[in-house]
Amino acid sequence: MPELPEVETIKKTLQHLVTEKTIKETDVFWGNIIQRPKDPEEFKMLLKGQTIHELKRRGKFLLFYLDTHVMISHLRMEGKYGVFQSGDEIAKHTHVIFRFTDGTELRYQDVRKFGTMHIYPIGEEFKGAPLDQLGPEPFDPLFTPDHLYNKLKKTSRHVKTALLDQMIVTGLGNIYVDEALHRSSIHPERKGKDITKSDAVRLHGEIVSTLQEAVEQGGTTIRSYVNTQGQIGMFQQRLKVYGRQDEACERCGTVISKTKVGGRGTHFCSQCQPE
DNA sequence: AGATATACTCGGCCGC
DNA sequence: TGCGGCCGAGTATATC
Repeated sequence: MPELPEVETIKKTLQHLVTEKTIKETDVFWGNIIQRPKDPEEFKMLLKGQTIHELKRRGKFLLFYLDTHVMISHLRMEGKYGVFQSGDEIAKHTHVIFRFTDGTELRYQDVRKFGTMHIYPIGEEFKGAPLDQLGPEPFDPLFTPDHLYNKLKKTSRHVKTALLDQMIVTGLGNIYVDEALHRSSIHPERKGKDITKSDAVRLHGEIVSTLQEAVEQGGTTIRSYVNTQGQIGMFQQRLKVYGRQDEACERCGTVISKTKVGGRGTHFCSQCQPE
């Protein structure tokens, strides 16, 4: 499930492969992925003849800047991009193909079909869904310990649930939330309003450093996630709790627990992260 | 009315 | 082999 570090890795890899390519035609095999404009035919028309100039990332969203419009893509759980030659065999679960004038193609593959694509005119991309409600980027100066503390103290939700709320800070998903809470020694089910100022300071620092490290490592490989060059993220081996239920905590030796918090699988150390 | 909870999208995978 | 239930990101909708 691509979170901020995975999307950042995909952006860095993909931008070298598609920048300055011109879209000749777009094929959409599963229309529900196209959210704006609603009609996939209109979506295809908007892209026709446009050249990709720049890729950006906002939270977990990938943004393709074209001549006059922006295509905003969310990979959700298992979305993947790959660049192919037009004659290459089309892999299973390929739902959208952007065919370039040079004979290469950018293909979007997504087993779960959960991914989304939106198109906005450049300049309007932050005025509507899905980007208009997002909170600060973790690496933005706006994301401060005070910002985090002030948001958390207003909610009775579990701290883990609050951190997954993209309006508080954007880019965290299930993996990095569990890791950042473990590094901060905070139990995922503590209530937002019970997080002290010093907890918030520590948590803020660990969120930033966990994501920073993960970006440097090229993300985490989970199940079938592979970046567009077929490489594997290296953060996997640095995970301390995610997917390590029933193993010993590296810090204290206690067996890592797996429970559910807010309906999400949650990994933590009951010794290092007391209630 | 704002905060919180639930429904919804989907197919691979698990257990029976 | 067949089938119901589970999983999950983020938005839309329902409920408190």
